Amino acid sequence: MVGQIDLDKMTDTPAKMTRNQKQKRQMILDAALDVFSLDGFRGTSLDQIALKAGISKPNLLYYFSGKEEIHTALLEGLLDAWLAPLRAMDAQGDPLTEVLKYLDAKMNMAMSYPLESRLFANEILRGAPHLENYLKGSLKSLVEEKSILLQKWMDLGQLRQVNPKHLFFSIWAMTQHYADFDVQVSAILGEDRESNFAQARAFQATMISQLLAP
Amino acid sequence: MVGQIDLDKMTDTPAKMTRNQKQKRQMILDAALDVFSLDGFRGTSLDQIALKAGISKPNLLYYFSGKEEIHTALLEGLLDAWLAPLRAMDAQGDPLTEVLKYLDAKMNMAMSYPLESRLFANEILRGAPHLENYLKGSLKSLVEEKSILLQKWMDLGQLRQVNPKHLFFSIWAMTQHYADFDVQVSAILGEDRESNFAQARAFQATMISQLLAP
DNA sequence: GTTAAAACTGACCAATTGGTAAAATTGCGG
DNA sequence: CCGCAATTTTACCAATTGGTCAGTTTTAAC
Repeated sequence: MVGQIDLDKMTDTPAKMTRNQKQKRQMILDAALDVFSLDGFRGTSLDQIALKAGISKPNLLYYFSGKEEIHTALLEGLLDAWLAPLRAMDAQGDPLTEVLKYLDAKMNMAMSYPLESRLFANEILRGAPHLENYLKGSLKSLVEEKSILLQKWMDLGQLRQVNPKHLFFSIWAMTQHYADFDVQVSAILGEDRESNFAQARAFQATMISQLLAP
Repeated sequence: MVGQIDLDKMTDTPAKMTRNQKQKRQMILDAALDVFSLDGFRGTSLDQIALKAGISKPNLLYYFSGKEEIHTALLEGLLDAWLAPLRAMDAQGDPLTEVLKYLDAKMNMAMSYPLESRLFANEILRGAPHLENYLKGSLKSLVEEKSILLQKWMDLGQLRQVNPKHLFFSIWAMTQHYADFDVQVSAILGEDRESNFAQARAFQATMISQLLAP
């Protein structure tokens, strides 16, 4: 996964973690992602995670202090990756192209990291207690920064005037829908995921282009 | 709530339910909605629901046979309402107007029924075991029917050619985002929900109009 | 007023849950 | 090989969970 968890940052002890510890922790996190992305924080038990990871529950608790730490480790491991595509939006680039590149990057993520997307969605649905700082901190300030950029482009007549923040919400909503609501999309379109994503990309690119071309 | 649960359909006994029973069941369902919409099926306990409803757990179980019945009753109570706006799309109407009316109706629902939207989202995230028939049944066939209608309008040159199903997904995604991800939207825009929705409506109407006007 | 039905409750049950502690096992360095 | 550290496991704990049951209270019907 992009934004592979930097495990060094997550240990409380001054000791450096061994390679085995890193691997074991990652293995636990992978198992945890499977479960948290389905049933959310409260609906996930440590036994479920341990079973999926193929280790005992106390063994799992040897590497993580508890359920909270596992969950927040997962979330923290993805936040930078989530913000990276928006950060990459380049003030020197062609405006429409930059927005379409962002859209494309978000679709790449939805396609490649559906579980992470659902983990995030589950956390938002429960009111985001573990994401409070992120939402009001780095996400908010980055959205503000890029909204100003978009507004500048619009003021220069390089993009049609729209509300930049709502543009971002619509991009997030549309792209993550294919990850989060995959069972709905598949039920309606069938299970050829590649084809579904390809169609979605084409549709969305048209939509954004029609909206923003001046 | 639109689509107020028809309680008569949900009793196993041949006996007609009294007015008090109807009220009590509704009260339980209201409490349950609060909890299920936050923590999903597995993350919700009967004790939580009972506490919120202000009754004992066995009393709650006097009216419903168990957790499953409460959850499915809630979901079933909203499915018709969820489909109604799409059903209302009128083949005799002006195409763009009909699509915009649908968009408007979906935003009305997102604004008025955020908990129901989150209940639905939670169920989808866990793979929708309680929505399987709905997704592959009435939803799928209605989407098929209305996609054919949209395609006909497009073939007549009354709307721009786009993929109708992906248009529906984008409308669902964008509108429900304001309900499902409300904590994110509020963190970024502030907590004036009416204003946020008003801006969103304007933005989306522009987006859909730009996309579909031939 | 009496009786039966409906509604409600406290106590209880087996299983599950997040976790702890001690014992056992494995790995590593000298 | 030995001693110690790291890792894993078994056993256990108090609390929670979805539910059951019997007793009590309230309501409805006559």
